[in-house]
Amino acid sequence: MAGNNKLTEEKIFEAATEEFVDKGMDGARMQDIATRAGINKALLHYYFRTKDHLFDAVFEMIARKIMKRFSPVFDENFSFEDKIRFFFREHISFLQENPKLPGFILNEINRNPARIKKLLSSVDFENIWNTFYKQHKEDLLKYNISKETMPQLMISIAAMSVFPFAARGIIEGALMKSGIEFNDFMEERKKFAAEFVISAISK
Amino acid sequence: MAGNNKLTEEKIFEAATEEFVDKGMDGARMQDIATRAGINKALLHYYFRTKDHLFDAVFEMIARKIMKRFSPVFDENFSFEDKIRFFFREHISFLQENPKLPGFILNEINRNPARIKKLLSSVDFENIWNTFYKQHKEDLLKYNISKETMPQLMISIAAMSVFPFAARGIIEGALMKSGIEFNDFMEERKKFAAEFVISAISK
DNA sequence: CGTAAATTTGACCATATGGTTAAACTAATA
DNA sequence: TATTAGTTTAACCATATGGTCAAATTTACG
Repeated sequence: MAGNNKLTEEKIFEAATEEFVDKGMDGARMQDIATRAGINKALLHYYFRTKDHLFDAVFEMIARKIMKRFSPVFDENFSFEDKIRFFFREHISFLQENPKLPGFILNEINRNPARIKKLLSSVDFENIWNTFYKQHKEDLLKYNISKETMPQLMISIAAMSVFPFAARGIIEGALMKSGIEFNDFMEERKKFAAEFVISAISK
Repeated sequence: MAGNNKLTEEKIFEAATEEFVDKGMDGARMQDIATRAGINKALLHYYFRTKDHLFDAVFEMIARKIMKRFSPVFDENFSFEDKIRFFFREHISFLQENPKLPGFILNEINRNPARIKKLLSSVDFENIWNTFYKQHKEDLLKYNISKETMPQLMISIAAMSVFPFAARGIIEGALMKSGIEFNDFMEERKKFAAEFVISAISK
């Protein structure tokens, strides 16, 4: 029973993850989640009580997954340039495996800003900057990157990997018209974006 | 009466625009639109028939507005570099006036890709590239930008201005923690992004 | 094996939602 | 001014939606 219990709960969780990522909180339907999980709709409430609770659980799992994937950027012992390359390679690879995540996360950011505010309250940006600064003092000086310009750089880096997936519906169509396949484009982007950024800061 | 007719229809359209941009198609409610417009809900159906029709009308108006604002990039007689500067200045200014648009558009791209496909069917990318190439042949050669790398560059440019607004909910909070105000940050970004891109292609 | 606990089912519930309808009201016209 | 055309209202409708509930079924345990 414990085994079966876990199975039903997991089935629900997986189906809910897919349905929420596809359609967002507003567009997802409990009946559709149940159908997707192959279970009776009442079980959603038995295991997770409400749609909100189910969504919260899914969102937190996703947030954790993302954090876990990218924390190495701040720990790895390699150069600043190689960290930029690492980030693009890893980030785009991750998004290739989860292409609908940017759309989902951005939609949720706009739909429910309070959720994000809460998420941020546990992040110590000062400490992150200090750690990063200690690791890369010389490179930061060399590239003329101050604590003030760092946010502009970080957001540009994030933008360049996330945006194509978030806007995939329009970008994919536009690329097709030029005979370019989206996945090839993103594969190529791992290198293009890294070299673009490194070139930009190497003025 | 004709004057009053126009007024009611306009009131609905404006309220619907705000409500759809705030909440998207899935999150917006006809009753809320009516409340926002200060009219009886049945009038939404009298003037626009269905929620879908109302949404279509709003979306088309927004798409037209965006196209109109940025077509000058392809017409103006100034240098390639100045076009990049012009684009960032205009684009970010536009988004500062309409900060919720990126979130709305990206959400709709993901919610209803067919709509975007239809929008794209009327765009002649080949012609746009040819026109652009004719205007900037020397600059494109100078910066080593081929027809193949152009999409990567264009998408990077779009990403760098759109993404901060689309992810405003998280970026604003993160910046606040560093004592930076979002609007100041975006004002500064007009220059930062342009010089970043020009520097990147000037390898 | 019988009993208790846990899980599942299917019918039902209360409210929300997009939409309809006919009467009332207002504006236009002869 | 009476009639017609257009607009607005408020009640209503049909279905969707998230959730409830009690009976049935399955699992666990002594």
